[in-house]
Amino acid sequence: MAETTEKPSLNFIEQIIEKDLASDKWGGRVQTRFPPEPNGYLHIGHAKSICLNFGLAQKYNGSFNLRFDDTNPIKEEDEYVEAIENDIRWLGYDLDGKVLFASDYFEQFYDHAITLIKKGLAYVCDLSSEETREYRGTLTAPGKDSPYRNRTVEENLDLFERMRAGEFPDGSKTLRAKIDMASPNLNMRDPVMYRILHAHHHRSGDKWCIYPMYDWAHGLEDSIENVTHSICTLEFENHRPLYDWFLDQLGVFHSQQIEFARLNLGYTVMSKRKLLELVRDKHVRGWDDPRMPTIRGFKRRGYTPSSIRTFCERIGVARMNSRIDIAVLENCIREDLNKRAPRVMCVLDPLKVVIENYPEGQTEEMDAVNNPEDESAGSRKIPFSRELYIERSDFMEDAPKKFFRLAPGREVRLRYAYFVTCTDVIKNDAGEVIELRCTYDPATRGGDSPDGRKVRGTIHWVSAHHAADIEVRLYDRLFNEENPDKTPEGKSWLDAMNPESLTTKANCKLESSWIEAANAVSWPDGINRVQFERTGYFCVDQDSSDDKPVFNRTVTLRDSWAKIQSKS
RNA sequence: UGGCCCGUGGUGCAAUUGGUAGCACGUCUGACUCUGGAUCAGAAGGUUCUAGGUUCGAGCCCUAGCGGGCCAGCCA
Repeated sequence: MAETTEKPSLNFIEQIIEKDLASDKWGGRVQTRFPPEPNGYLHIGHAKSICLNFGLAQKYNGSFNLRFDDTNPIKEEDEYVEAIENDIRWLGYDLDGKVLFASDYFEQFYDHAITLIKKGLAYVCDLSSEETREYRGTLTAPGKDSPYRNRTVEENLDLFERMRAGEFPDGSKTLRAKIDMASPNLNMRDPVMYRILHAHHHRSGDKWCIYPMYDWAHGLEDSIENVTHSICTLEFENHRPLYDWFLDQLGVFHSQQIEFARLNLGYTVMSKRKLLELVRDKHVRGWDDPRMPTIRGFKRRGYTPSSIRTFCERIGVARMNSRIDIAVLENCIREDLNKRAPRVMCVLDPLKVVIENYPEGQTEEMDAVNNPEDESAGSRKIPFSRELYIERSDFMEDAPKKFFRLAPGREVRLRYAYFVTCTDVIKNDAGEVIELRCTYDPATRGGDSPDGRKVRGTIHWVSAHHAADIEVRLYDRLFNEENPDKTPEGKSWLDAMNPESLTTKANCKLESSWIEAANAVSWPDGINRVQFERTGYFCVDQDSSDDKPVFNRTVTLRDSWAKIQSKS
């Protein structure tokens, strides 16, 4: 195995770029861009695109533009442009204050349209939208020419000017490219370039009442910005001939469009329309609901920017439609948080334990390591006393052999504290366990037995009188179907929603040391993340207040006991 | 009885562009462990969609078939 020359396997886009660099196609330049429409929040699929485009520019010493593709005033709002910028910055990409808008190019688009009209390659059409559809033909049948197709250049020029001037009502006229109504590619059947829309634009205001269509505008945006590699998703593949046609006819700088497969993640949806519907109809609490696959959702859930970047690199770039297993993302966040998150003990489902042979009213300070993966994180003191809480699931009355935790007569270690043995089980009238009686071995202080006695289990705990009451929100997949987009006959994708995607635990008990040190732990994005030992990674939610801290579970720890259980 | 694109272990991607397949995640073993975490070591798992063809040699090229995706907004 010769591993001296590790060849850096390139994805297909990198291969194209390196070939272009070798042939000096673009004079050594690499210019990419990310062109969101400001009509919604960014999701993890957009993160893939941002990482790709930004990463390529970085890798090849090129540059990257954030450009808002704001050509439809009806759907676009400033709220979204701010949100998108924030999300991109949070992801860790510095924009250098350079933010571009397609709407700034409207005048140039207009001039180019005039050029096309003069070349006899565009005409004003009076067909209604329904008529336009009828004339377009179908996938298998060719379309037919619009009766307005052969207007003279002079007439077209005049009409187009008057369209801009606002002489005609919405929908009454369009400017269309004159290409080929019989093309097997429907995009080439005289596509609409401009529609009349007397609408207020979030940036250009009321200056325009005609707005360019995507196909007409997009290539020009790329051309104006001298974009070399215009990377978009697969559904634009059929549009490439048109993209090329416009730029060719105009003879302007011709960027190369390259398509890749968009990201699909298991057990969630990624379309803007569906995400919007989830928010609008209150199936989730908002765009930043921790169950949402939006950037803000992941942020609020406790994901780190670097974990998302790692994820985007790990999933690769290709042209095959695929669906990524959510486990890959979870692995990325665990990997990051394992190294960075301070540990703390928190009991999610408290069961009271009384240490019968421990002096009443006594409290001891136990030493606890803050992060075994990071020595510099230091250690802390945690209070131990006679009355404690442990996790209800850490006790079993009839425990199987493989259960290494507490059970009648069994001894376990309370992490960083003592060995305890369960001596009695107290139940209520309904037969439910409400309290445990235990004895402790004073010789095991700190968690080791001088006689060399071993225990299989170590469980977490908190001192009852010292613990803070907190609320914890546990999240699960938003959908029960791996692919909610594929709904069975007569069902809606909403039927696939998981009714248990959010579980709120109102009476959790958190180690008091964390409350005291809370603000000492600072993460660059201001989100406070911790590991609750043995249960998972959590972060402080924005709903938190001093008297009622609220935590979100980012992701569980890998749990081999759960695996053993699910097998039986 | 349309056009374009895609088919490699369970999943996602590689394979020096024609020299008989590698990585990651997942799965399973074992070691270690004061988190049933982390870490470490190892294993299983692929007739590269099918059938032909070209070639000394095909995951890579050609043909046909099968399967999947996208397209009939005055959305992007």
